Amino acid sequence: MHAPQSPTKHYPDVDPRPSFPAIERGILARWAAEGTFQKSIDQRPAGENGSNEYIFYDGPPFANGLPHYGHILTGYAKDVVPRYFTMRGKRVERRFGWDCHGLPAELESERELEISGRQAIETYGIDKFNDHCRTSVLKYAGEWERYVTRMARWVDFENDYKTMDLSYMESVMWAFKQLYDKGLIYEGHRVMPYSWAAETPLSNFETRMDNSTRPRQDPAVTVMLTLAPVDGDGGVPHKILIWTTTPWTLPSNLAVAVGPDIDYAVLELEGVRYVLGAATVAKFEKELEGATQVGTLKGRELVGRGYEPLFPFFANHPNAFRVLPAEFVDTEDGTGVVHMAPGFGEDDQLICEAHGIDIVVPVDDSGRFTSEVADWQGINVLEANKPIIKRLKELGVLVKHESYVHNYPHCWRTDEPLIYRALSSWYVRVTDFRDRMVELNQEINWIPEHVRDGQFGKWLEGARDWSISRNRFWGTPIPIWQSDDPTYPRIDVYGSIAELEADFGVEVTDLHRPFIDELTRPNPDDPTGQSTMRRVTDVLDCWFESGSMPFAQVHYPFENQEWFDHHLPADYIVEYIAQTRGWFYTLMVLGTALFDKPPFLNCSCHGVVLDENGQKLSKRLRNYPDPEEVFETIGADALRWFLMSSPILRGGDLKIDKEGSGIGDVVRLVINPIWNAYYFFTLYANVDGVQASFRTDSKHLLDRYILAKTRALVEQVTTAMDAYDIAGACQLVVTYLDALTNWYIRRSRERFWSADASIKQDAYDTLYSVLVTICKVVAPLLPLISEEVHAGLTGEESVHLADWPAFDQLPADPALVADMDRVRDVCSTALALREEHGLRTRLPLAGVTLAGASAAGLEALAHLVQSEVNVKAVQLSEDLEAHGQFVLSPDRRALGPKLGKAMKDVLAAVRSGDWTLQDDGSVAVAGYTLAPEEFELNLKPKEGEASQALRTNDMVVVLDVDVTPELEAEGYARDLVRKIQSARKDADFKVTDRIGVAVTLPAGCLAAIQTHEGYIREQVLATEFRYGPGPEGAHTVSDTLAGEPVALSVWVG
RNA sequence: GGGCGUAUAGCUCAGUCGGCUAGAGCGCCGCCCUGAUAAGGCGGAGGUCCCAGGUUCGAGUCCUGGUACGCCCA
Repeated sequence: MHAPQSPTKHYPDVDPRPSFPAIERGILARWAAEGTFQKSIDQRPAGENGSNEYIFYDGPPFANGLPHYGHILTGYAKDVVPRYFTMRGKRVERRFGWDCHGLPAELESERELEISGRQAIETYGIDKFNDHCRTSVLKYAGEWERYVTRMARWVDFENDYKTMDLSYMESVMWAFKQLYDKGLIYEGHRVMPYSWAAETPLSNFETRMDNSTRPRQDPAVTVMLTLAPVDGDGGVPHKILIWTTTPWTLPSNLAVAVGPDIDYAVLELEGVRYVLGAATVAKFEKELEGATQVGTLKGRELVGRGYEPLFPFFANHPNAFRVLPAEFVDTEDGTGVVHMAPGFGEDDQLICEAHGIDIVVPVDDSGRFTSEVADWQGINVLEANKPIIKRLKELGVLVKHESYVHNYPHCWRTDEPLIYRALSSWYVRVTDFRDRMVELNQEINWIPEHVRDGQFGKWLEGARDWSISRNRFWGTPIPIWQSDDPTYPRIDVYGSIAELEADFGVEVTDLHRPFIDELTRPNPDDPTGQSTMRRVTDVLDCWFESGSMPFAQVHYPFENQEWFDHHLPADYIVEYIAQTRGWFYTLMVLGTALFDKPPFLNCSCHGVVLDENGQKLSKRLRNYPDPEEVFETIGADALRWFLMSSPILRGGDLKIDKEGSGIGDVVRLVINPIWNAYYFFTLYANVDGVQASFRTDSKHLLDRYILAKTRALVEQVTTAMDAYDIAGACQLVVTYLDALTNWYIRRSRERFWSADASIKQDAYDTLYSVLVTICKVVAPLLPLISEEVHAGLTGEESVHLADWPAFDQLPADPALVADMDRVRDVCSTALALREEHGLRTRLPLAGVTLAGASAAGLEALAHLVQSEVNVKAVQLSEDLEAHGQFVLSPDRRALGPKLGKAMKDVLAAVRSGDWTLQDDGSVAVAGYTLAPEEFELNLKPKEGEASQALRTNDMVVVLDVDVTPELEAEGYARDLVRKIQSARKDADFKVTDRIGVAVTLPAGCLAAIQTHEGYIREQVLATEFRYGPGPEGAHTVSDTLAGEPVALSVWVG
């Protein structure tokens, strides 16, 4: 190294141990000030009809709380992919979206307003209630923006979309009308958990709240029905036994169901035959005492038989009172024959519907029998159980009456037991275009792939009609107006504000309830003028709204028609795997029904973030590190890399520990190596006043190696990112960084302080070019750190405004890369031999021999082995047999199919060494001849030498372990150099300081050190070298050399 | 109960079309190296590839049946 001649610095002074969070905040501030995000979009043209756009849809989150790791994970993926495609030259617009409507918002408002239930809301006032929802729903929006911005996710918050916007809701209305006009909307009934006490249906979510499902004691009754006589009954009356824990549903019984493959016993007692599940007979030992079994029937043999209605209320109901087949029937509880009341059970409804039996619901909103069941009219159904059982007894049909304790859902508000009850609901006729969805799904690239035909594909195949109405307040109202007099029926469906204004003659500025409910008009089809058109009171399922996001976010078709034409489908969406039932599905339903297109082309489904024990993250348990704390202590890029490099984006789960140690490891293993390479470059470039330029034509072997290796990296990362394999891209970068820092830079170090300006410039230019390229490659994965390094190197505004590196600007040289990686393998092996023979690396050895067929090809790289292994000479030898013996290794993949069972004999002979190489290059073994392409000859090291084969088995490394006195002396010299360098560092000298050295040596080493004094002085930059004690004030340390004590002093000379 | 997924070193995970002695990173221990790197190199300990059958010359890999866990649905 030469002394710097008043150098000009071209690069910033880089802190070797910086605070990455502080760097990140600096970059974020600069982005905000310079509008870098917007520039990254603006500088990419959309192309003709959007041909150069990459379409990203942001799934709207519901902001009723702070973002958790799931959102953060999704957010990172939503940033990495658009950044990558932006660098690839695409225009990638990103708008943030908010899911505003729905039950979570209503429940939150109920809590805040301290009101509970539908009636309470109506009393409070729907207008005031919805006003509250409107303001509370975006309460956390600011926090969301803070998190999202801090994690370096680029997304447009100013131009966001909200599902409660007037324009958004109008587009949703339009979509509904489209479906209606296509005949895809109908009114039906749906059995739902229903709280009669709160007079409201509950969502599944609500039935699972807290401890609302808990044990309850109910009556369980077994009742017999009289089967209609058929031929083969022998004139004997047949009774079939059914069992239920809800006797109040028996008046609504319309059918019974049996399992087609279940065995049913026929028992006879006193001239009557009883039919029940064969496996359940024992339960009725007492009731059927004395009966004898006279036959067995399969369920399918009972199917189709009629029976007498138990009660007269619905005796003339069409298609009712028959035995139906149902797969879900079992013999666990009851009799193996299931009572069906389709108004009060979902299974019952499905089975009956399939057999043309309409439902009956003789129970009003408050859970009391209606006039249809006159005997108990006005009585709460649960209270009616007792009198009904009494009646069954009187009718002589009650076989058994027990009590039964089971887990039963309760209303979380009123604590009363729920009932299941059919309610009117509006449906999308998904079954009509289900097959088309299945077809379109095949055009979608799912990550991971199995989702396409697995979780999502199966769900599509089994799709049922979608119940889209909710008997609630805060949502997009269903735009259907009905006549309030069935005598003059009429239905109007509206698809725009203009249509509403035309018919109702008012200006519409809000589509929410209750304003829209006030729009009424006389029924035009009613000549009497008495009836009125009124809106059905339901609102839409909020999933209908989020599924409308592709068009509703731009108020299509009222605006942006041309834009929308080329913004469907999306190129990319990403959410967690459960959205196969949620957003992915509703996008698919609406995309298919409205546009006959798949709504997205690539879809990442990620897994779930868990704590270190595999438990769900829980706010209450606080079993995870606070994200904002991670941002500020470790860094947002580290967290990004931690999440993006894990298998979680391939659908797996990810455990995150409370201390965030996995995140800290990222800094150590990924960010530090990049940073240190940057630090190394700027440190010496500044010392030397060197300015590097982007050049990839250095002829130096190490330069060519790292340039070719970088090209391979760019190619491989491009392939991985194009396949949305983000974790794979991360892995490629890590492997590459090892070669960069621990081989290229380490082995190139001396060139950076070479006296030869052109050697030096080549090294600087190459390292610079490689680092600039790396910044671009990792820009999507470490957007903040890469920005800092890129800015320090190039002074350019942003790495995110740069193009993705073109690999053809880097030289390709796969042979060199392979040879170099082989040399690294040789060094590892040689160092292992040193270890094995107790020869420290600083002790030079006479030589190493590399014997192998391809040895000659390593000639140009031999000097690297020489310095890395610290030997005087490297011999390359093709004389394999001097150093090793051949081992036959047959190509099993090729020979297996050819030899079949004989493989075993051949392999046995190979193992015992029982084979011969023939003159024509083939091998004779166990009576077979192997052609040259059917085997390889590998090398095994010879006994008695310090030798070892490479892992590839085609080269043997032989180390000369003979230590001469000369070598030993040189070893001591190097030991001393090391100790002086250590002392320099301890004394905090600058790397360029010239120093004085004084040593007090053991007698045995003195001659050795004197011989090599020149070398030592050169290595440690010593202008003065004394034997004996150092001057006053020098930094002095005691150590040992050759096992003897040694004192050494250093001072700045 | 059904569907989908997962199961490989103490931990986190690779393992392609069935083919050679099952790998990597982290952690631990020892040695080495250090003119950027809280780094690096080498070695060691650590494996019933969840279990049982089957197909095959050959199975971590394919098939069948289980078990455990996760997610979704009932």
